[in-house]
Amino acid sequence: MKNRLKVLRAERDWTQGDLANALEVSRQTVNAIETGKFDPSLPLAFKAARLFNLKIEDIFSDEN
Amino acid sequence: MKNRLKVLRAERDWTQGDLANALEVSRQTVNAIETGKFDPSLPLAFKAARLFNLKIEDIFSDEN
DNA sequence: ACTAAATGTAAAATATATTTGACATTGCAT
DNA sequence: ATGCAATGTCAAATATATTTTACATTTAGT
Repeated sequence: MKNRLKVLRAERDWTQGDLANALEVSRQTVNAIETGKFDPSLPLAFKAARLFNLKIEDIFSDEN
Repeated sequence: MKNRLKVLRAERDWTQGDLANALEVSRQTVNAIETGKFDPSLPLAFKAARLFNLKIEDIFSDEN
């Protein structure tokens, strides 16, 4: 699962901690998702989409 | 998390087992998701969206 | 009413996501 | 070169999703 979180953060000048805060998850969770260690849950993906005013598919993409 | 799986199945005259097959998960997983027992993983949501040619948000919706 | 298929449900086992706390590394400003 | 913030990472604990097996209930056809 690829994702554009790092870019979306950069556009807003947010740290991983800032994003974690906005998503109400731990900084490690944001880091692990950004670095591809695991996929976010669907609720978390929804939360991110709402936060950035984007569709889930515009943030995350299934390879394959 | 609400979802339209039951309707999408009905439109195609698919059983829960048929859908489970198409999604490569167990019938119980489909049942549990349809009846709101838990949320699908993000990869599974992607798979369903691909299967029905819909956006994830057109199948699943976060209440709140 | 009988039968078979579809659906709902439950418990135990496994897999995956998330948290917390902690520490190492990188990058940048001074 | 030092110091500090941001990032990467790890291990243990907890939460949640998924599988398997099994059985009960509902639905539809005959």
